[in-house]
Amino acid sequence: MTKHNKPIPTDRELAILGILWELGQATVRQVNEAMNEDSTTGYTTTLKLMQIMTEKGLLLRDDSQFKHVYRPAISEERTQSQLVGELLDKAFSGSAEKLVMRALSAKKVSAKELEKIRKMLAEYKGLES
Amino acid sequence: MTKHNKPIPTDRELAILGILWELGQATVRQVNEAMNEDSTTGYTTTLKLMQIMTEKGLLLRDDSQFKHVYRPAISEERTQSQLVGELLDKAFSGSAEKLVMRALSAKKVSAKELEKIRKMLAEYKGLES
DNA sequence: CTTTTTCTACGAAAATCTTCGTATTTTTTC
DNA sequence: GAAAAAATACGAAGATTTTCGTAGAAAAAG
Repeated sequence: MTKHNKPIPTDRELAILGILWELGQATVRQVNEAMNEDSTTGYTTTLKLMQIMTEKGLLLRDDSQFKHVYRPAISEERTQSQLVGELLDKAFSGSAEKLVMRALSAKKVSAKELEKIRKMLAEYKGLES
Repeated sequence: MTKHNKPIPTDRELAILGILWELGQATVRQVNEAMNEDSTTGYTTTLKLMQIMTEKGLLLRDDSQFKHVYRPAISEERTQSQLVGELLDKAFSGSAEKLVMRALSAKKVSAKELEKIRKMLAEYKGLES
């Protein structure tokens, strides 16, 4: 057994994962450049993080070439669910209803998006309880 | 001017705030005992955290008595909105719709709660798109 | 080839968050 | 009152996360 259960990513790790979910796969250079559109992160900083993430099992690395190519080892969906679940516990006593309310007020949700949410909810089948 | 833009609380700070939001106000002892229903935290650890939180402007302290009495300086609602907003940015590219979806799947939402959410959404007025 | 650039490996500093030990003061108990 | 118990103040250790500098290997440029 190597290292087992994949931890929830930290903030910086999440930033990297976001880029990789979008690109599918990328080199450190590509990730670093995408990161630097917002803030400024040193190349070796990004490299180190991605190495650590690979060790943790958050990324997969193809090192058959000199420039290693990385891709996500965890899905965006699952990660989002984990993060929401965590937030639900930490700050909402598990109440999804409150969280939904806050989500709408935290961000100014457009009427159009609101309609999509309503539709999605209408179709959503509650888990057979 | 002292310091005062109130930062988003850290995880442990959030645990303390949760207790204080519930109790309204409390001494360090009371908070520490409430914390220890779940995990185990040393008394001075809780004390120190609450002192720091007071400095940060997250708590208010009445120290007119020997046993200081603390209460929240920030509202649960506002904090929840901040946290959701943060998560929206970090992991959902700002899409409230996706977050709502994940909130439903992360937690097994009962049919009853689902109904409440639908109702709440039906009444919610979105902004002009 | 030789030089320069690009990349990975690695260790460790820096920053943040969490925990706790010790000293001191105040209150309570006997 | 004196001893014991309970509270605050403070500094610093631990743990985790983030950042970066340096060294050496591989590739690209000249």
